[in-house]
Amino acid sequence: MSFINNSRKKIALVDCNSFYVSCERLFNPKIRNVPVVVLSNNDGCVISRSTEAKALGIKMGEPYFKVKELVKKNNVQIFSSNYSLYGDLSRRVMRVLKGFSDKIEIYSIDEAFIDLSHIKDETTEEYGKKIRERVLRWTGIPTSVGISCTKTLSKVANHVAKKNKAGVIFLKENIDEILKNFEISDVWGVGRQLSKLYIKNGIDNAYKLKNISNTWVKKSTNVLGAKTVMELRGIPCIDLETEETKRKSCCVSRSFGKKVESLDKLKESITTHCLNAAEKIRMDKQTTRAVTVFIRTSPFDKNRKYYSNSITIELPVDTNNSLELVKTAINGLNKIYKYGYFYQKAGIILSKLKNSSEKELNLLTPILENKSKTLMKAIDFTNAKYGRNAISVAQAGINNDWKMRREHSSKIDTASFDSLPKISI
DNA sequence: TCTGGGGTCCTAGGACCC
DNA sequence: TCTGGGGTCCTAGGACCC
Repeated sequence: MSFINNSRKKIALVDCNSFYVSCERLFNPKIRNVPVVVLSNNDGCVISRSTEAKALGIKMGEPYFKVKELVKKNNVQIFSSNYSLYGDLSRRVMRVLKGFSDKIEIYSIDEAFIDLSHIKDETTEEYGKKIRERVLRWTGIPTSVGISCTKTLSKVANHVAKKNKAGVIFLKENIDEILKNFEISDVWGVGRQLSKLYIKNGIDNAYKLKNISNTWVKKSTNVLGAKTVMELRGIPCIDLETEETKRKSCCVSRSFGKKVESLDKLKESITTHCLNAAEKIRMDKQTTRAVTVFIRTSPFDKNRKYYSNSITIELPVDTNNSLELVKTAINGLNKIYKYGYFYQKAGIILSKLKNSSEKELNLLTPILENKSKTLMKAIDFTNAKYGRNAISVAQAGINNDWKMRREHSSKIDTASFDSLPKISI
């Protein structure tokens, strides 16, 4: 057993400001100082807002149709999401951050935790500023940096840094004062349900949560609830995960651009999603052992009856063969499809993923595998070269009128020279 | 008319076994 | 017809995150 001096531990959370909006702004200087909003797939909800858009009262996650008027009146710039652009810029930001420490956890597309325990207290804030400056200079993306002794507290610090002009907070002293003004629902790990529970018991800010009894929190919540409380006290319970791990499941799902009634159309979408999921796990050199198919009608439509169902089918052997997976998925779909409903969303989950090197021996494996491997490789290669779905299966359909809406796409492709900003002199 | 998508982890409860 | 106790493993569903 080792004794660690917790007070010396130092974790920074670097978080990109309004990340998707910042990405769009990078290629379009005209939208730098005006309200901008990025919409989710299908142009459904607001998922990224510039400060100007936030000031107008546009909320995170709000359905687009509800703010359409506000958007028009204030000339808010609207963008459909462009994930390949955001993913590419994310990788650039992370590459810069890796230059500051090997001990880094890429937590999401726009955030990373970095271990800064080796930096002296006196220079920590300066170091945070250096991180911000370099990321901005090298990638053009603005960030905020929160530093403290646990992940949960560095999240708190980051939250405060977002509102502070310098964009950096090292939270070491006066922690309690900040926690007293920190809303319970903003604490990392406290979602809707826990908020409700805490508020019902008079715990409405982070300071009160920090000071509740261990027995109460363990009894009323679970181990994660207890960990959050410990972390607010400055005792690290959630480790930095510096190893890149492969995913354990892979989900591809979409809402339809317009509601779908027919089994044939559902088959097309499930086939398309399944092909994409299969390609993803092949890219990661993984195989799957179980396929889940799910379909559902809109939970918001009060005039029609709601139907949601899913089925999981175990495969006899681990595979990443597209054709086999599609066949299995369609079998599943046939079992859960019900006539007479207006479907809003369909999807597929591949689970029990394994490294494709972890082979299970089976009599037929060698013969089948060689054939399928060659075919899958050919498909992946062709699609990479000539665009996604250049080769597909017939069942995926060609005129997919159920496909999602993307009416406001910036169509920026960082792999294409056409997207480079032009300078006129 | 129009409400995203993709993950992880935890727990309760059932199945099964001795 | 009566009918124990304890352990493990698995899964579905829920809660959380961005």
